[in-house]
Amino acid sequence: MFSKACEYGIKAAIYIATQSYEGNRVTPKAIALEIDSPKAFTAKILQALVKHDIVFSVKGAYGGFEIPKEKIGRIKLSQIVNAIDGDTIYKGCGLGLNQCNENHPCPVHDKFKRVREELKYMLENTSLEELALNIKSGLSFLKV
Amino acid sequence: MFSKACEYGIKAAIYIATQSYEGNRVTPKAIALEIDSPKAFTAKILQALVKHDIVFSVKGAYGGFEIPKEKIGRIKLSQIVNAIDGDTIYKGCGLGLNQCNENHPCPVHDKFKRVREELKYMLENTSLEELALNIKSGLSFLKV
DNA sequence: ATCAATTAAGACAAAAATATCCTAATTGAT
DNA sequence: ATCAATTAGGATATTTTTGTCTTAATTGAT
Repeated sequence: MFSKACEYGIKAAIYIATQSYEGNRVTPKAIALEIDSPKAFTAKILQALVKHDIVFSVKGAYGGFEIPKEKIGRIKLSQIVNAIDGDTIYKGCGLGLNQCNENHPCPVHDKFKRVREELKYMLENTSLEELALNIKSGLSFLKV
Repeated sequence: MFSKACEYGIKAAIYIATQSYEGNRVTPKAIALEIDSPKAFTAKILQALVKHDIVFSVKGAYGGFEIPKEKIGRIKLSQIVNAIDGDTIYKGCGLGLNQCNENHPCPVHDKFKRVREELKYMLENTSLEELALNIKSGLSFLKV
């Protein structure tokens, strides 16, 4: 469904959020450990999230990644997915046609419509906040 | 969502079905032309569909690929996707956890549930027949 | 001012997905 | 029996994704 990069990006953002609530910055090393991902690759993905103003970085000693508390509630899953995988997941044609719409639909256009809309709605209405709070309270898990 | 291989596989199966209704066998060359896909790669994917008894091949002169008319109605999209991409699309965890279920859910487990079930239902309840008939009647398109 | 810890960035490597090519085997028509 | 058309299968090539490594730049602490 999502690329590995996107999976790591989502999990990284969630972990950073949980730590930001505690006032802690985190390093790629800690993130990779916590979400069970390759460290250097994760660092690359963090750069993309920084470019898209989803996470914020502080260079130098005692630096690391963080998300200002007040922003966590306003960040939606869709923004993270968009920053890493783009919007093809809910905009592109299910069968890869360049042109696919009501007037010129691919064979599964109508069938896919509901699935895509469900996905789009879910991504646009799920906030980083709720995901992070569930992790903090042990209701969900970032690895294994 | 699907791999390129899977997209080609679905479109190829639909085209073969439309031709099988007319009693025609088709070659990879004709298929590739009709669905706008790389010929040799498409031929590879057809082999997978043959192995899974979804399409049938006849070697030699006047040979080609076909699907017995009476089978077209019983082939579901899910079988084609399964033959090529496997079942991770609606069985695997959205964030790639090895273990992800009600007792040990990933952060998006519940959110994804509906999307995955919608997708699963759609794939399992869409027959090759309806897709092929829509192509034949010009209601949907295999390329451009 | 120096040092150690850190992010940024780009080059490089490995693996997987996508795509091509060549040869062998099969088969209907002549 | 031969030929031409066709699928099967394996080797190879290309592209994309995933992953690693190295160096430069930044920065707080001392």
